[in-house]
Amino acid sequence: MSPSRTNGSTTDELVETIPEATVARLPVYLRGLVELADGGVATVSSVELADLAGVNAANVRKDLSYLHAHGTRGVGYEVDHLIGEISFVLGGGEPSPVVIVGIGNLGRALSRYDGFVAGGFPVAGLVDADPAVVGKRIGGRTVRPVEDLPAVVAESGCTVGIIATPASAAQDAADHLVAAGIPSILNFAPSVVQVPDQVDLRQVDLATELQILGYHQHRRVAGGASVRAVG
Amino acid sequence: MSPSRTNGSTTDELVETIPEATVARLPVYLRGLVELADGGVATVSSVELADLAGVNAANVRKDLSYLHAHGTRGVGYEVDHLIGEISFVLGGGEPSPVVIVGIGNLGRALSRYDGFVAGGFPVAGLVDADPAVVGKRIGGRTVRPVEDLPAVVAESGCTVGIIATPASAAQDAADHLVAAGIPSILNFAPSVVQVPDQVDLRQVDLATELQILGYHQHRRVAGGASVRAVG
DNA sequence: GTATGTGAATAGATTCACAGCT
DNA sequence: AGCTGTGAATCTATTCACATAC
Repeated sequence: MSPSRTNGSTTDELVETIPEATVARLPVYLRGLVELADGGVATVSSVELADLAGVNAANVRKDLSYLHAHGTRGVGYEVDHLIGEISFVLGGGEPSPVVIVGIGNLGRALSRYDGFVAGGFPVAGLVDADPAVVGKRIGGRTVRPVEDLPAVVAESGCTVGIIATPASAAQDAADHLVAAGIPSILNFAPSVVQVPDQVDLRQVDLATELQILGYHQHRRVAGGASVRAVG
Repeated sequence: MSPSRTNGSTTDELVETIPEATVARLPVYLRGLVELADGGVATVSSVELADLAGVNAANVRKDLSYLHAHGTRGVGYEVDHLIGEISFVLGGGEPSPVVIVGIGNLGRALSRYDGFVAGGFPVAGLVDADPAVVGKRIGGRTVRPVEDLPAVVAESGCTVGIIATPASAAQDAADHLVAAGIPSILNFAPSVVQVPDQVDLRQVDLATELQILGYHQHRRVAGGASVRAVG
């Protein structure tokens, strides 16, 4: 599900490795834990955390064991400590500023999305290839030309790029981000883009998500009969 | 990865079943195939399609075998035929109108997002719980109060609900959608919501995606040493 | 008694490798 | 010769079940 992975060199396995499926759940645990902490809760059991995250309790325990985040038998896990461990694993506590490429409807919405700032991903740059968009101000930031990407990255220290262009411009956007030295890219455009192995790329595809829902819905309504009628 | 699955009754297995991982790739194949068809290409090999989709060729062949979409040995698959098969599996060709709950930045952007219409998911309703937002017109549609959901669903025939509220309102939004009889929900709010078993729920979590990127980035930069320094 | 930590069992997905068809 | 279709092997993930610790 994560399209490109860093290709493991021979010495790689010395670094403690966490399964991809576990990494994908850690942010969900973190959210639940922060809520608990805000509510003044000091310890949490794997069953409670599993409930909050919507997963199996054994799964939670195994996931946390990869972090070496030990709990206390008969008691549970210390909420604050867990928050620290997970935050550290997910980026070392440092905020990672992001630059958004493509300031259309979606790009504008993303640039104002509070969840990014709260999660430690402040929007630090906006760029677009369209001269009609360049120069506009969105939420206190000026849209700059995509050619300025290296400068924007240098000034703001962005380490994450978000592609919010139409599909036809996505590969171009990715090329620009890679050329500017961005190591992590989140692609919202509905298109497969190619990046070098050392760049980490994730895809968020809204239409695809709806189509997956469509499959289940079709199955439920149509059942087996009409499916067979086609083959 | 798909949070809630319809609980399989005893007779369920008579219906031909397609692995979840395959279903998630079908929309990507479909996109590639439509591009090929637009370019006048009549047949495609598993290797070519795999390239377009960014996956392994054997994977493509196995995926297509679940659809009973047979190719011709020595030649490949017929593009038009494949498009028909995949479209049918992903919702039977019928468009599924969607209703968006929560018309903030994200909801507005989604309501204007072209990819939905193109993919067969026209936006047919907008609702919000905030009286200050209700009544506004967005792209030719009027935002209606969330209490009107049953009426909106009845009038427009919506079968998919999109939650674009803040996290704190997400469970409420889900409850409203379920009460209105919506069977498929896509949740953009950063929060785990509970729905009955028969409702299909998928989560799209922007901040989570960034945090996953953060994990890989941190690993790459920090390496093993500083990880160990904490334990 | 209660909840963790983890080996073993199970389930699911990917990839290989090659027989079989055109 | 070229490409599909698929069993077998492999890898990854989830869940169970229980010994272990508080």
